[in-house]
Amino acid sequence: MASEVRVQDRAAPLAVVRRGVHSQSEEAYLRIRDRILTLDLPPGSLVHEARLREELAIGRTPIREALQRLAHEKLVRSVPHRGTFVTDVNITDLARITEVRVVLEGHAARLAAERCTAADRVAIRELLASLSIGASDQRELMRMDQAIHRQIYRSARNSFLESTLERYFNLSLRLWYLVLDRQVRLREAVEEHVALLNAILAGDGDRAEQTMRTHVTGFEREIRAALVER
Amino acid sequence: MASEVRVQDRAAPLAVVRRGVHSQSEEAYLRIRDRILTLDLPPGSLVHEARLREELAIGRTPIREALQRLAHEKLVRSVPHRGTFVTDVNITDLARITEVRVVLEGHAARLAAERCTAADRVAIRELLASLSIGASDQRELMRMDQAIHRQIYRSARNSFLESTLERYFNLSLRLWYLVLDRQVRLREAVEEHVALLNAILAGDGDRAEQTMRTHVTGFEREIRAALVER
DNA sequence: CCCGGCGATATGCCGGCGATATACCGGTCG
DNA sequence: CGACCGGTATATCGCCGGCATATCGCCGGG
Repeated sequence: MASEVRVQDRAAPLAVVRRGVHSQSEEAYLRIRDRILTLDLPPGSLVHEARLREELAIGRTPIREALQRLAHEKLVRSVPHRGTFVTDVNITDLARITEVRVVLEGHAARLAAERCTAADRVAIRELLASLSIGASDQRELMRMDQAIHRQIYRSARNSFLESTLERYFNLSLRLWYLVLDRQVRLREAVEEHVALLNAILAGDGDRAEQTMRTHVTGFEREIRAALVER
Repeated sequence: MASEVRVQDRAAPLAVVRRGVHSQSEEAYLRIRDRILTLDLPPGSLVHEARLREELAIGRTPIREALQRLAHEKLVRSVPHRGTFVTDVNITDLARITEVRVVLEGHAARLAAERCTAADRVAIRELLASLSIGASDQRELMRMDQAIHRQIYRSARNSFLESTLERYFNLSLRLWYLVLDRQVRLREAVEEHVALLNAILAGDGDRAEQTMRTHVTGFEREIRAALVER
């Protein structure tokens, strides 16, 4: 153990050493994506590349790459020589996204139930513990929901499925932010989460899948109701 | 009509002006993707950016963008300052990909059965007609299979599902190319196609989904068998 | 035999150039 | 007088090639 070099010393040219290394493209992608999801960049708005460039204090290339990535994820739409716009939202897209999510999340829940390891079980029990405390506000609830779904994606042990679901989840997340002010009923959602996680812990794939499908479908119903009343 | 400038003169620096306009990025993406799928760039091999640059006679940016896109689709893996490699294939990935495809393609088939329009029906009948002729060689069969699946994606009337399935189909396509020399049994596949399309034409969602699931599962079994015997 | 420095290579990022599509605006015709 | 039309101005994009940097492989020295 002669070459004891602490990684923190040699890396970190600047300040941020969050978890792992972030290329500027990745950083730009995450930050712009967050702005879109949280509606800081509202649907339909023009994404001003030059403005982002000075706000994020980086060059054009990383931003270009981030926008392209977002375009492939259907979060922005790039019109040649017109500009890049945040994708608009509508009931139809909500339905289309949910259509896929119901099937995919359901299958992920089933796989998670069938495959989850001891480590997964520990993480899931922790999630259940946090759930029993209850969420103070809606944003806290969103974080919980996000953590639960991500855990299930991981437990499904399928990296393809995981990354696909991650993208669809983000699309849904934006819709949730859209109706954040409306107090959508979410007590049920919490209970569904508990039932869902318990089904996974019990290794009951059928029940996990069914519960997840109900959960996602119910989510759509709530969002849709809040959307149409706007 | 004073400014009569023929478009062919100013555009078309090279030769290919296929259908529609291709940006160089798109062109690079399609060509590199094709090379990967057809194993012209074999799994695990290093993707030499400079070589591609001179072979495609374009700059670095389009190639970079194409490679990033391929990386997000898990067709290449980019290791910082090491190089970009074509993603390796293994039985596990085949299983993981199929796992998602079974569910997604099945659902797409169901949706297609429920939603297909008159225009779709015409296209599907044409596909059935081509099928009755029969495929001469295996590559012809691949093209048929591809056309059928794409038609179903379109008929499902869900652009999100369509683009997701497109990506998974390409991942599977490469696996097919991998075992192309092995004469996998495919008579069944053709019959399945016929049954599948007929179920869709009949508007029988349940049967369409079930047939598609069988089809995709059977596909995996054949590929797997050919893969392990290598 | 092991270690440390050096060259080679590929990447991430940058800023600029030419091209292009839109918007605006003044002139002209109905 | 109003509407249309052609030309110009502008903003944005696609693409380019270069620079700085990080990593690996090699080779000579200890």
